[in-house]
Parts: sequence; structure tokens; C-alpha cells
Amino acid sequence: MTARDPIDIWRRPERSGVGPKPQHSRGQIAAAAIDIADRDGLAAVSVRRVARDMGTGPASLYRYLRSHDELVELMVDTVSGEYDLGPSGETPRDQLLALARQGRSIMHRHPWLAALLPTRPSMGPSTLRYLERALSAMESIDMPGPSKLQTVAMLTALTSAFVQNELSQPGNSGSDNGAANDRLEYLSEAVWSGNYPRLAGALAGGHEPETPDDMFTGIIVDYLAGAGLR
Amino acid sequence: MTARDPIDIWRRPERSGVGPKPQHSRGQIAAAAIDIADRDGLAAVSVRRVARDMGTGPASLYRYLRSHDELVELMVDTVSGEYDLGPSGETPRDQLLALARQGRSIMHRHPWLAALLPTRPSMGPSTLRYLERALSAMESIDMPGPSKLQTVAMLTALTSAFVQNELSQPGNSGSDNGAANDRLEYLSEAVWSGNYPRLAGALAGGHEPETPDDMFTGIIVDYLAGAGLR
DNA sequence: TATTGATTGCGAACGGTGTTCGCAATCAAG
DNA sequence: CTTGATTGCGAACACCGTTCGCAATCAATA
Repeated sequence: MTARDPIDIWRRPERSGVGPKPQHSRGQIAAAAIDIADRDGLAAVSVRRVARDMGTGPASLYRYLRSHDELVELMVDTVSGEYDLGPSGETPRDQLLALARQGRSIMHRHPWLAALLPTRPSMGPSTLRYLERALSAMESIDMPGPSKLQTVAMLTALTSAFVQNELSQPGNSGSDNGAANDRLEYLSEAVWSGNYPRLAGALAGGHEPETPDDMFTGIIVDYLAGAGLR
Repeated sequence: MTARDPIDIWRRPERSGVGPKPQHSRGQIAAAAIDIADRDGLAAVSVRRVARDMGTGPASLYRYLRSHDELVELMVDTVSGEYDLGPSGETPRDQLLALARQGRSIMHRHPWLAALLPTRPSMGPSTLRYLERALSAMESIDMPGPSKLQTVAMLTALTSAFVQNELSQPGNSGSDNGAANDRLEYLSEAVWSGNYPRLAGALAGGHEPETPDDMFTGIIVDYLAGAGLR
């Protein structure tokens, strides 16, 4: 009886010794998928495309994945492994801030990540390690456990919100080509109509150089202070 | 010569008098799509499904839409029309807070919205009206126009982040059925392994009743204060 | 009133997608 | 050498977004 057991999500089932040696791995699959997403956007990450890039057929990947959704989860968790969880900072606040900063740079490295993170709490090993680290930073804080978890969740949500805001700024085309143009067509027409005077005024003042680093730090620090982290 | 002009994104091209009267409308399409998304999740909103629910074929909708992406934009802007933009609140801060509160309840009414809003600044008429209203709330504030726009964008991003956090809480199944279960499987196993002691501790303390309203207000007010809004 | 032609409705088809099925190939254990 | 759990993967199914082409409509014109 061929078992066809459900694939253990994160560990491969410890090879029972029998059967041919695997020619692929979740790691390779994740790497290929992340590569595609970094280059051509998340929408380009299809099971078939990943398989093609790996030189095999789509069906093969289903020995390692339960679904396309799980592929995305795998991508998120894999990329979450890019955190450096070594100690950095004295106070809990500084440690969490450092983590958030790293998060921002990871999201810049993988622009598809920001939109994904708040939606799917991936719960892979790297994510769990990150969670454990963040909780350890808050060890001295007197606060019920669930609230600490919520604080961490809100922290990454804030970070991803900020980064998505950065990425949607004009100039960061990313992989959006013509879609934005249509929007701008209508926007300029609407502004020209005179129905939105304040909006017109706000848009008139050209895009000045911002200092997003300080803004980011400010927002995060304000939130942490509000949450009782000092 | 059949013109087949590009469809004006938000206004129908003012009917030139010639040709059969339209049997559908962008409004109907939006309503059908929103209904599907509210009931079965955003993933269920396909052009074909919307057409089927409207009792017609997929090709028909393409007289009113340029693409599936535009359908989603239309949904977002339509739902953004649910804001009540009447004056509420004295200070700029109170007005923006009131807007954010409305945003939260709209996102609760349409759970698919929160994940969409920060990604695609839809720029439809309702969105523009909302923007204009928010800017008018800040009229007395001395701040360059673009920064005001960024403040508003960050405000909705914060709101959507908070709501996504609320929605991913256990108990709000929404339309996720089995996917979360697999995650929990691995999570409980990982926690049981003893490798994540702090995480285990945090999860052990059962889910206490939260007071998300105050939390939300606190976060928004803190942000606005940090941005110079008093 | 008859004609015209821009506009709408939509069946049919194309290429891409996620996913399942079934079987041949593998290879440690017995 | 046999066994049988395991892997690789071609083929197929249902669905998706999108385009094409043409019949049907109907205000404006002749």
C-alpha cells in the first residue's frame, strides 16, 4: 500500500531508508521560487514555472508541497531565515527596534514579502525562531504572554505597512508596468477637474527627498512606547 | 470602424446615443463581486464567477472592465464609498481618528479589504473623495502637502495592519478552513519539542478577552501625535 | 420611413494555471 | 533475489483571464 502520507510541512519525514534518493528538496524549491518572485514578482511564481526553472515537471513538486499556498508559506519562512537573531541592543525597546529594522531591510530585499507577511502568519521554523527571539527580548517586561505575542505581531504588521508605503512610492516601479499609468491618467484628469482642490495642492508640491529611516524609527519607537516598552 | 476605445476606468464614456442600451453596469458588477468576496473570500472572485452570478458570460464583462485587476480596483473603490465623510470631531486629530475608526469597521464588514488596501492605492472617485476629506481635516496643520498625503497613507496602512492582525486571530475563521489547521499541527509539535520555551509560555496563557477598540485608538493616536498632529 | 454605423452582448477558442492519478523506476531491508 | 515503501513525472481534468468575431441593437441621419 503506497502510503502517500501528508508531507510534513517543514521537516522532510526522516528518510526511512527505503526508496530512491530524492532528487529535489524543499530548499531548492524555495530558492527557485524566491528567485522568480524577486525577479518577476509574486504573481509569476506558479508551480509550473518553478518546476520549469528546476528542469522538471509540475507533478514532481507535489512530493514536497501540498499546494501552491504552501509554496508561498515556504517562501515566507525561508526568507524569514535571513534575520540575524544575535543579541543587539540593551533595552527591550532597542532589541525590538533592531529586529524591526532588519525586517524592513529583508522586505526591501524581497519586495513581495511585505504584502504577504501580515496576511499569513507562516509558523515555520524560522518564523518560530524569530518569535522566540522577540519574546526573549521582552523577558523583563511585565505583560501577559498573549499580549507580548500581539505586540510582536503588530510590530511586523507596522513594519510591513511602512515598507508597502515606501514601495508604492513613485520611482519604485518594482514589477508594475502599465497598471499604474491608467490610474495616473484618471488621477490627473480628476485633479484637473478642480473637484479636489486640497488633493491638487498636495500633489502640486513636488516630491521632496524624505528621510524614511528616521520616520521608520520614529513610528516604531512611538508604538513601542505606547505598548509599554521603554 | 468599430472603435473599441479603452474603457474609461471610472466613468462610463458618456453614452453617445448610438447603439443598444447597456444591460449591465460597473455598479452591478462591483456589487456582485463584493458579494462573492464577502461570502467566499477574495480568491473566489473570478471574472467567470461574477459573470455566472450575473447570468451572463465572461466576455460580456470585458465591455466594462479592462482586466481582472481592474475588477479588484473597482471593488476597493466601491467599498471606499462606504465612508461617511460628514464632519465629525473638532481637532484634526479627532477627525482623522474618526476616519480611521470608520475604516476599521469597513474592513470588518469586508474582510478581504484589509489585505488589499496597502498594496493598491486605487485612486477611484471614492478614494479621491476620502483623500480630499482627510486633507481638509489637516488644513490648519503646517506641513508640506506630500507629507500630509504620506500621513494619510500611513494612517490607512496602520488601520489595515491592525485589522489584519485582528482577523488572523483564532476564532475569525473567515474563509480559511483547513490551511490553518496544518499550521497549528506543526506549531503544537514544535512547542511540544521544548525548543521554543518562551513561545510555549506565551501560548500557554489562554486567550484572554482583549479590548481592541482602546488598543486601536491608542495606536492611531500615538502615531498621529508622533506625526505632529495634536 | 429606411439606412447607417457606433456600440453592446456573448459564444467560442487559446494558452496558462493548480491539482490528481497512475505507473515505471529506484534501492535499503529482509 | 525479492519485496515494498518511496520517488519521478507524463497525462489529464477543471478552471482561469483574455481575445476575436459576429449578430443584435437603436439614435441619428437621409
